[in-house]
Amino acid sequence: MPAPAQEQKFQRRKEERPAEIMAAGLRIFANKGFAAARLEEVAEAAGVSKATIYLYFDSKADLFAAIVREIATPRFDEMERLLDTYDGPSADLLNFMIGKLKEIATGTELPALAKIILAESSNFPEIREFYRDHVILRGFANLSRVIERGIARGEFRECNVEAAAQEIIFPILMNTLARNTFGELPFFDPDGFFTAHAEFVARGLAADREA
Amino acid sequence: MPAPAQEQKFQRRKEERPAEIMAAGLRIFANKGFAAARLEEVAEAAGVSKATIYLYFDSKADLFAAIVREIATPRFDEMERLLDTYDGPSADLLNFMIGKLKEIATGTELPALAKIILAESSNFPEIREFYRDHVILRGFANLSRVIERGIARGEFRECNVEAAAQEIIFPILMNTLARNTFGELPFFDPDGFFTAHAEFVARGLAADREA
DNA sequence: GTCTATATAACGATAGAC
DNA sequence: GTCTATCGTTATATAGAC
Repeated sequence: MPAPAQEQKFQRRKEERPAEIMAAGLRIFANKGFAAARLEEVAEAAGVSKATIYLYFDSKADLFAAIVREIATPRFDEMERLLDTYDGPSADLLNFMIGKLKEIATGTELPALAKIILAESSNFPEIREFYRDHVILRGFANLSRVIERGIARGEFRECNVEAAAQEIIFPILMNTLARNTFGELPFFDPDGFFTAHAEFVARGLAADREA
Repeated sequence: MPAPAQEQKFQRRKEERPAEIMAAGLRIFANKGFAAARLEEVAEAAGVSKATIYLYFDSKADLFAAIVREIATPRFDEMERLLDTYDGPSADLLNFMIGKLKEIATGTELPALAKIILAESSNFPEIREFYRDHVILRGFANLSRVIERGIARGEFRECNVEAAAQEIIFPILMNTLARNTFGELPFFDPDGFFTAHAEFVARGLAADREA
């Protein structure tokens, strides 16, 4: 007699697979880092076989890159859309950017992936290069645009634009990494920090008042 | 007859050993990270046996902690000596501190060790706790003292002191880590950056001029 | 029946154990 | 220093959709 109501061995779900694999990969990478994450485990968490991963991604590094892109791209797109259309005060634009960066820092796993880049990219140059081109450079390009816009409009002082961009993003990133590493020490309290950071940046960039 | 001018199989050099082992350990840790560094290799680089390491250090983590302490302690001592005695403008004191931090960031391996803490301390809580207590908290305590001093003297504005301390140190640390990770991208040029950073911090902290 | 998404199983490099 | 287990990767078999 035939096996009653047998389970299917697998289902074909071409559309959903990549997203499911990326979601599983994100969890595993964020928890274990790049080298220690096993594709077997990713496959299991995604409910597919290891080989299926290779149908959609060329390699482990390619999967990692796809995950980074998935998180970063829509946020940058949104930023750039605003940068292209906004025409109010640069200080407001900057505050919007900082809010967006806060959201990325506290609401996505991108900082965990950044940590992986810091920690392991010497062993895996491919992921470092991808991250540099698609996150670092693109992020800094956007910040630089805001700063240059403010300078051009006389709202911000003349300054080293590259350095100023670092002043905006580095405290946010490092505060996030610190909390991620040392736990929620009162010292690193994010709410107070982000408010103070916005104020600090605004003062650091403000044009001198004419006497 | 006595063996003529025999070479000694080993030499007792109780005084020098710890420093030599720490120097070797620093190189290996900085290159490979904590988990991947093998004490066998440290021993070889220091010209001693693995057992000798255990004569002077309780464990791998203890060796790591000793190295961190060796680098950090004299710098903090010097900072604190100045903080105890200086009585000029707080802006100058802050510039001195930033110069000192730049020196630590660019002239020591402490950033490489900080990277290890970020990357691996979830697997090795002992080294995280040591680093937190002897580097993070002590460093922030000193920065906070400078900021509070400036506020008390009316040179700096009232602000979130913890956040301000992060504004001072995080860009320095992160710029260093970024150069360490991505190589010497022109974007992260340290000379321009440190100059701009000092200016940025000074403006961010400056008391409002009374109208 | 054909096409292809998916699983199973094998391969080769490499790191870790003894 | 050798052996072995593990894991990224690839080749082949099979099952599901149309």
